[in-house]
Amino acid sequence: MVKYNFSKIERKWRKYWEEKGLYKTKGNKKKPKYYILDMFPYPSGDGLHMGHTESYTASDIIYRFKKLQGYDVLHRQGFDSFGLPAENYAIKTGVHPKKTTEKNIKNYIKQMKMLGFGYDFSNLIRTSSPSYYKWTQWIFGKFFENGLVKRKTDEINWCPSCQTVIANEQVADGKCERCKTKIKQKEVPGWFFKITGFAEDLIKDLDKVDWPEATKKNQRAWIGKSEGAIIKFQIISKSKLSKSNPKSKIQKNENFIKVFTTRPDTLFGATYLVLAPEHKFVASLPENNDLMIRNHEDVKRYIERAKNKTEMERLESKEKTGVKLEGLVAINPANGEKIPIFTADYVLGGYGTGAIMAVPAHDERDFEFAKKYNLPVREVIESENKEQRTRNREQGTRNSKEDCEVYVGSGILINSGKFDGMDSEEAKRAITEFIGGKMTMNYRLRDWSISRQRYWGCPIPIVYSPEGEAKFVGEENLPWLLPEDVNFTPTGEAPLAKSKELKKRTEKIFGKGWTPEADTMDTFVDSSWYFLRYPDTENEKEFCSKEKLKRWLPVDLYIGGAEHTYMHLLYARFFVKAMHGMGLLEFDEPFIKLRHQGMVLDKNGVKMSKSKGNVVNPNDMVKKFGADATRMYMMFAGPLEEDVTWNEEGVKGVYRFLEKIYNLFQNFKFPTSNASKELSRLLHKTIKGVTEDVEGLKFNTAISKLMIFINECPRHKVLPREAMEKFLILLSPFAPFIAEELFNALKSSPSSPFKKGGEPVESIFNQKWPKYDPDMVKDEMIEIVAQVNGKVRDKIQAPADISEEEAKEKVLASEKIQKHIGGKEIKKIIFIKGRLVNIVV
RNA sequence: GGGCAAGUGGCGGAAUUGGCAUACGCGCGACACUUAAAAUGUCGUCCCGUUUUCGGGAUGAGGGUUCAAGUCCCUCCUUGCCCACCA
Repeated sequence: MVKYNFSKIERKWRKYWEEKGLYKTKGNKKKPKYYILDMFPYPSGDGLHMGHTESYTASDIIYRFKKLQGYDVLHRQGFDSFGLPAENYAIKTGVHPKKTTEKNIKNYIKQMKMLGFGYDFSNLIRTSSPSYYKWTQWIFGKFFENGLVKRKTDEINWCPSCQTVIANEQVADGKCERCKTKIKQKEVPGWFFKITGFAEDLIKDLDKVDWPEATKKNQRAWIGKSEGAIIKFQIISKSKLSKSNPKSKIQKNENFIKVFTTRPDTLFGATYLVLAPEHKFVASLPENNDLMIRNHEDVKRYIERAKNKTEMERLESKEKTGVKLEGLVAINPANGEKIPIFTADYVLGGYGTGAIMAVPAHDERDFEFAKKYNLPVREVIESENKEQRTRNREQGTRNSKEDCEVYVGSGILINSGKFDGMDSEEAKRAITEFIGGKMTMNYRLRDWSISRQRYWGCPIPIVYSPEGEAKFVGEENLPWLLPEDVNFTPTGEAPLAKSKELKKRTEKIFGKGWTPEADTMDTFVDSSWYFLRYPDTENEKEFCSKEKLKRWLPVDLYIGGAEHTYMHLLYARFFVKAMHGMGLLEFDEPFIKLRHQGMVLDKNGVKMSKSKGNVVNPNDMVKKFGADATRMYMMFAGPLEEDVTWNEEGVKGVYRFLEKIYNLFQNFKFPTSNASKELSRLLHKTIKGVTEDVEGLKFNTAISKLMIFINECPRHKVLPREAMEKFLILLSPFAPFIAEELFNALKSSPSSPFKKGGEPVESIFNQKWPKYDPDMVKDEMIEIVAQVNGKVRDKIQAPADISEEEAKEKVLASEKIQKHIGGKEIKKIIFIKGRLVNIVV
């Protein structure tokens, strides 16, 4: 037993690979291309975690596999290096984010090298470097010129702790996704990308890509397309109806509220209207001379409260609240009925028109509200189901306190005038047409708010004229540098506003009175296009040359966490579609194939987290077991897309496997003779199995096949050198260090590998992935399973190509089979070629 | 509340996609080597009864389709993840 000195071996090859520039993409156009992409990390102070280790190992395996198969492979890495943690650290310590970020990046690179990831480390991109963000700004400029960017003052999510605006997608449970602080609504001017204009394509084109179905489904749900109608309700003052009001003349037709509904077929059942507290109509009431609201103070108070609703209130009581707008009524356009109007926070300001027609008989939320405020419930849809119909018959408009069910399905119309008896699907169009409304598509997706009042981000390349007009700074002024003379302490005002240098720069270029935009961009902007930069990281004239875009994009395989389903993947797709529309790209989907890795759990199956103190550090594992064993265990522990339980006891298993290989190569001599038939068969089966498994990202079973091969080796007297070389190539994507070591040892010293100490001869990664011979993976003799009534009773050795007749004959000749037939009549005999014979009695 | 994924030995997990359930690995047991231990090697290891043989049962629970179900269909239970008043 020779000691497997992994640290010595790994150190040696790490150095050698770097010196030889093994991972530089050479760009051989004669070879087919393959672009494999990792989700680049944010360089945090904690360093690479096990989740990175897993997904980067997976992509590294694919990279090496494709390279060995003769592909020209692009496999780059970079850092999403703008962002809040570095800035927050700067606020605490005064250390500039640039410094901490660079320091963290160095650590990440060290760790990536340690794990043997085959990146070209000479040109890793950083989104925070001017040579990168110059192009982020350039793309912003293109969006600006093409009308895809708008400035809007809006009620927007404001995080009081981060002192910045955040996107809808970054709010979870009413809290800031980053710092868990309760989000407030605040009126802030800011820049938006018009992603909503792409909603339809973002849904439709999901059909073109090979992504996990769940991810596609979630994206569709997030975009949230629904077909419905916009219906106008006229609003009038109750007082104006009576003659007591002397001002009353003819009702003006200007006061309308538009509602969005997916169920215009239920219009006759709309017994009240509800406006979101944010709805502009409510705010405009005091100035409205036509409409006198009697309880304005109450309404104002309610709106204030809704705005500041605490987290606790939101979670614990789902009970609906609201206030009636006293003195006003709406006219139901279908039947002319006067119905009350409410404002209530169960209606969302940001969806549809921010107003709904309430149909309590056919909507659970409306029903709940109606019950609480004792509002009428009128059934207008009858289920086609008979039992339900008799139960519902003749109930008409009821008092909502009565116990009744809400029927949300489709059916036949009742209580709906001339539409009675019509099918509800048909009635949607008919009723909409009847009242002069129109059918529309509505999306849940909001425009993407990208302005952040933070320092450590990409400056928005906009300046304002003395008149306040926004202007793109122009290509010639890019990169529009992030100023250095800035105090990071958050005050609610954007830090860049305090930079004298930025103000001076702006006036110098554009003239006196011009002012710079002080907001920086959401970091999701930086990560929405980085994969377009990878093929051409050094290009100073273009974000990527046309030629290289054509050569490399779109990405063939993207591997990363499922947590990016909504934001990153959606935004990246939007960028590509927008750039495609401007003629900058020839393709319109960035990632052809996408796969997620699962989470890494501790040995008790609990998610690793700092607060639980159960985080496993890849550095420790590499120190203890080596990079090869660490990589291999991650892949062996289970399927890539499922969670991995990190159990050190389990790592021992792959460690022992590597040690076994190492020793096997010391103790045997490897003659150039031919392999025995049996060994050849095993080798070819292994080649086939491993190739297919790697292609399907089934690394766990690929490794088990490698193990089976090695387990069999001691049974063979002769292990020919060619077979063992092929084995090492199969092993190399998983355990690159040991494979390289043993391969070189084998090459350098034909009879006794280790006599000469295994000096580097040629890298295993410049070899060819072995091919299997289809004839060699088939066995000559096979075992036919013999069943009686589906139960295995015997196994019979037979030639692989045995005919149906022969197989049946052989099985019937078996004593065991005859015993189980027991003289009964044979009804049927099933024969599955090469597999089984089943006798049915 | 909705969506998605998953339930297979003591544990991580396999199963040619409907055809021998439990590959591979961990753990455990016995033996060998050793003064001893570790390491390593060999054999064994789903459960029950007979302990070579043989028979029965088992893939969360129950039902169905089929010659044949871990795999397909229906009902239910459990766990995890994501989204949650989207009209």
